[in-house]
Amino acid sequence: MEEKNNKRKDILASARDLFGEKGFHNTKMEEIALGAGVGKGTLYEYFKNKQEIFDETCEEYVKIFHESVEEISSMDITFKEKVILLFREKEKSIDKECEKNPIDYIMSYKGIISEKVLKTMFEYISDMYETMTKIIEQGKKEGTVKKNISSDVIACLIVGMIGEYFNLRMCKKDYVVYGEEEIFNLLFDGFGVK
Amino acid sequence: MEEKNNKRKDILASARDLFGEKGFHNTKMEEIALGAGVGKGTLYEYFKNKQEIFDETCEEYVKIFHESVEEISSMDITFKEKVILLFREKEKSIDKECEKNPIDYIMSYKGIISEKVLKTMFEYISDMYETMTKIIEQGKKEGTVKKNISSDVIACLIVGMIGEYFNLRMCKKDYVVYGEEEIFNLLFDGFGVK
Amino acid sequence: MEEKNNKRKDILASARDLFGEKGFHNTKMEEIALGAGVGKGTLYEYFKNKQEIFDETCEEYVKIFHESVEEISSMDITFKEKVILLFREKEKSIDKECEKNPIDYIMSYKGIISEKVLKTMFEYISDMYETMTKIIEQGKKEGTVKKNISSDVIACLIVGMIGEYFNLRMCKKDYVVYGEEEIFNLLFDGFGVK
Amino acid sequence: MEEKNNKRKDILASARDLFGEKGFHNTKMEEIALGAGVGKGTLYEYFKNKQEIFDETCEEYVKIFHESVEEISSMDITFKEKVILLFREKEKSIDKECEKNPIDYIMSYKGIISEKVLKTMFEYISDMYETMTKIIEQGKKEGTVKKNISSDVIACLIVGMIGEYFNLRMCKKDYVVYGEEEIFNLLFDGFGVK
DNA sequence: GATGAATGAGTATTCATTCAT
DNA sequence: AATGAATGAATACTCATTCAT
Repeated sequence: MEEKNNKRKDILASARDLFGEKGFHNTKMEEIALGAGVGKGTLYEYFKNKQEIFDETCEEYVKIFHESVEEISSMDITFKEKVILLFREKEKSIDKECEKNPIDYIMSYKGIISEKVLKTMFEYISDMYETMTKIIEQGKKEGTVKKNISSDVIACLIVGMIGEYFNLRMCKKDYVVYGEEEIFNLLFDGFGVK
Repeated sequence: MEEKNNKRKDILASARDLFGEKGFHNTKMEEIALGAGVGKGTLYEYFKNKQEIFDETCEEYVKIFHESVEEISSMDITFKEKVILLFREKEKSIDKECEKNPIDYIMSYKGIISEKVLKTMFEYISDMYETMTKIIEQGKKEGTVKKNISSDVIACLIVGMIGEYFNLRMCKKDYVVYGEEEIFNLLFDGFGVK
Repeated sequence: MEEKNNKRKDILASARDLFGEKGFHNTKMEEIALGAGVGKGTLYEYFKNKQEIFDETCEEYVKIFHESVEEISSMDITFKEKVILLFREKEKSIDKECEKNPIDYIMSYKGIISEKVLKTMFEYISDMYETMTKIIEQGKKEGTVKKNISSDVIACLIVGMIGEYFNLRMCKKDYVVYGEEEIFNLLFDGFGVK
Repeated sequence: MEEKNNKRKDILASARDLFGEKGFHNTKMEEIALGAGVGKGTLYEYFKNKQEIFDETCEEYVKIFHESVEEISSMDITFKEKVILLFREKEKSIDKECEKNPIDYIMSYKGIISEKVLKTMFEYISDMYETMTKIIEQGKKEGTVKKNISSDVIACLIVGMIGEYFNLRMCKKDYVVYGEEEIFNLLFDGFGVK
């Protein structure tokens, strides 16, 4: 059973890497098997078919996202420090493979992700936003975040800004890298002149 | 010539719809032909192969994005009004089909988009950011935008916020819709307490 | 009508070249049209389909062979001189395109040449052998050819030797070229020691 | 391994039959599979593509030719007996399927046989002529073949005569069949009157 | 008569899945 | 449980033929 779980995990890890790198249709079952160090037939011992493997990597993808936010949320640090950590977490994920943010991940697999799994994924994302909301509520309690703005919208601002910042960096080669402090200040004070 | 261009356009329109809806690999040439109201062989009169059709829809995708920003940029209205228009433009595009933002569109087709086309697309995105920058410079001139923050980063903030706002709305069914005014204020003033 | 016949001939000439060079299936109707300097549709004004064009080039192919033998046969020269001319004629045909001898031409298109045309071609070849026989009869009359050997078999000897001689030359790069005189002597005297 | 080689051989046998009967382009992969008693996909387990199957049947074709000559050459019989055997061997091959002589086989597939395989085939033919030469040298040693004629040219005479004899027989229905003895005498003594 | 844009039947090839070992 | 040889459904693409101009 121990063994079995290991093989299962190896298969999922191999699949996650390959789907991330080449997409669903360009990833062959044989490659997944090869990457997992098992035979092609073995994949079907642990999963019903290719779709099932894919579905599981999808769920896992958003789950990991959610967990990393959850983890940050539960830390015993200030609101501002948490925002900075979210920023760093995103940076790390890019160095790995998960360049897409969850929603776009879903979008890019429209027609591939099964309805059932999609629902699960949306739930995870909702949960993640819930957690983001908690972080922002902490800021409000600490007195650093305005109380009269919905935490949801603030979450949007933070998540969107962070995501787009890294998007831009990917696109413009000569992009000047800004420090976390400056970005946080922008989020905090806005760009408007009083 | 007129005629010919029409068929070409019909094919591209059909392809754009189908690729958008089902992705590259799940879209069959026969379906594209059917959707365009032409025979299968006709596709190959106008395009070398499936990839070439796809490439062209990709270029067009970012081109349209770029043009809509360009158009807003050139209008004779205030900075704030332009930001609001960007917001509305995004909303319209979602009602159509272009749910993905350009970068994520690219990401989701990693391994499918040809190198050459990818370059073109990145250029369009860079151009779009350039245009965004111009809009922000206008704000600085008008005295409504802080001069000591890089226009690039402000562009990130605006684009990211707008994108993520609609992402969230897609994900959370019970999401309370906020007005443009409130969102603009958030961007303008930040969420921080002075 | 004059015009029409010219176009017909242009098409056949183009087809003959291309079929000879690339075979039936690798020759496209468009190429034939291009080579003949006419539009694709025009081919169908003069021929029912590709097969009909091919059939006609086939008939023509053996017809030309037959005619060249016929021509040599009717010349006012000795038997030996006629054999030498046959040899030279074959050499010329190789420099052109018709590297295959008629029977092998037929063999190589088994399943492509229509039954009806095949019959015609076999008739031409029979006629050609008939003519060869006449040439040999002349030799017998002249007293240079043995009378007690069937002219048919002698025809085989001459045609086969000439054909194979050029086959070998095509295959062996370092092949020493022998003169017509020596080859004729071999045919005439055999290789046996009395 | 045994098994595997059997399937490979089955496929090649099926392909050889079909290519011989219908040519390259008229033979469908499905038919080859059917003839070999395997599934369509299995063809691709043993061969890269249709061309590779074809190439191998081509090589085999000339190889068999070469081997039969080689076998006759190595027998412990007189020169004359060997020539008679060559004649009979050709007759057998016609009853089978190999109606074309090797060079014409090659010619008939111009543009289909790959360059690499063509080279191999020419080598086999060269080898075959080499072997023919050895047979003729034996005749010279035995004192039955004239020493002052190149063995190459004599080989041409023998091969050409034999080939053409059967060509003629195929073409002329009413052809009188001559005995081996008469044909050998013709080769041996020529048709000329001293 | 002449044309070539439009067509779709026909085919090589791929790859997820099965199943005998 | 594990395997990979065997399979055939599915699909991009070609090219002979048609027909409106």
